Amino acid sequence: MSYKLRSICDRRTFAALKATKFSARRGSVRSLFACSGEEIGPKIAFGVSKKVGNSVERNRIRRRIRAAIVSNLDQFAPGSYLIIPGKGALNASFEDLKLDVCESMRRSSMKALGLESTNG
RNA sequence: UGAGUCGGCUAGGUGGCUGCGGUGCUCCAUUUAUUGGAGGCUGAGGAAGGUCGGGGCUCCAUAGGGCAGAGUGCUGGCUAACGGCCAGUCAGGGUGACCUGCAGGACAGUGCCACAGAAAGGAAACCGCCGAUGGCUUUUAGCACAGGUAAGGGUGAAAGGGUGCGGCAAGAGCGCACCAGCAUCAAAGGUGACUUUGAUGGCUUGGUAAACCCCACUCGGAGCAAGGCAAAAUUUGAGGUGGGCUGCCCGCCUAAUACUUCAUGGUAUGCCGCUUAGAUGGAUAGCCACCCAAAGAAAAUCCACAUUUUCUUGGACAGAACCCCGCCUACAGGCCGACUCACUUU
RNA sequence: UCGGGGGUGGUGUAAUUGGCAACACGGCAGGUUCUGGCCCUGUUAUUGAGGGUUCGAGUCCUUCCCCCCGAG
Repeated sequence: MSYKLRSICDRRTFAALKATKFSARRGSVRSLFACSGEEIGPKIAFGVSKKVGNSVERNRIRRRIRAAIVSNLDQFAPGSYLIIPGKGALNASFEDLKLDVCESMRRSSMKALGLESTNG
């Protein structure tokens, strides 16, 4: 493993994620992407609403998604990701959840990178 | 055997692979005081929850006393403190084990008691009863006028003790007996709330204080986003470098522009507060296998119950956030102990 | 971490000091009409949930659930 997965702890990055247009959805998982060009690898944050469940269920969803991301970390482009799971993420099987998370993250980052390449 | 009551305990376990937080521990590397890696150690609950009560801790306020406001409210003890706990008293519920109770004061005062009912509080005559006494008439009687009357009817959640005998025109604690209840006094038991017994008294003025209130006791306010330390940018102030008066120094003037030092203040941000779990976008996990609980289906023994085998599903409530003591609320299943009632057998 | 307000038919609001849960717009059914509208009649509620005080709770007390607002 070349480097560790980091979480976002910067207010400015969250503001950028709030304003971003690069979002994608697959299954019950939605992900947002923002990129300032300074990131070495992917950084993540979670937005788990209280409507999803109580604190035990919310924690469980977050842990499973984190495990899914860690298991194939090399796929993702460097940048900041905000992952917003829905209610289905709790009872989905681990393979399905992994697919949903990775696909949605990959697609949101591809949108951004594709846009940058057409511009410049 | 069945149905219950009370108290206590537990809150799945083992292994493998891949990972995470903390670390005043050890080693290595890097920079010189930080970062990274490896190892060791360690890493959620009985309620961590709700944030209802109290305390520690921190800052602010504070001569002393009172008013106002808020809270508590049977007795004794425990506690740092509490609206908590333990034991008891009383009241209510249950056949019983046992359970429940914000359980002071309604002769200090004020308010309210809808509808119904005559009357809802120091009473009252609607129906009824009587009409002794007085009155009238057709005078051993009648009228029901004055008036007497709370026994009976009816209303209501509630109608100012109950039963019986006497008494009376009819009645009435009007008189008496017993019972209930109140007040005072005395004795006995108890630390006390209170209980028991006896005597005396007048025959005895509802309910509501989770209505205002009275009485007794308690209470300064805010909360870890408390609070403290360091400290960009910006602000303000004081200098230095600069330009001019002169060739130089001192001195004076200038500051439109630029650089820079110190102080000011304490924002962004970081750290401390902070913990034998100690995060700060929040770690304590993900996946797999087996075992023990549990549920469902099928087959066999089989009237059924029950037992065995196989397969499938698959773990109650719920996640620390400064720390304690309580309360309240949520909770599948299992285990242990004490006790009660009913039935059966001996 | 604190403080304040609220929950009433399907929707929006009332209900004085505890005393018959009211109004409007809807929905449904019926009537009127050749048909529809207007109109008329009826119906549509365990006052967020549980427990208590009281003769009697939308109202008073208490424990939960949900929503909204404010302060740092």
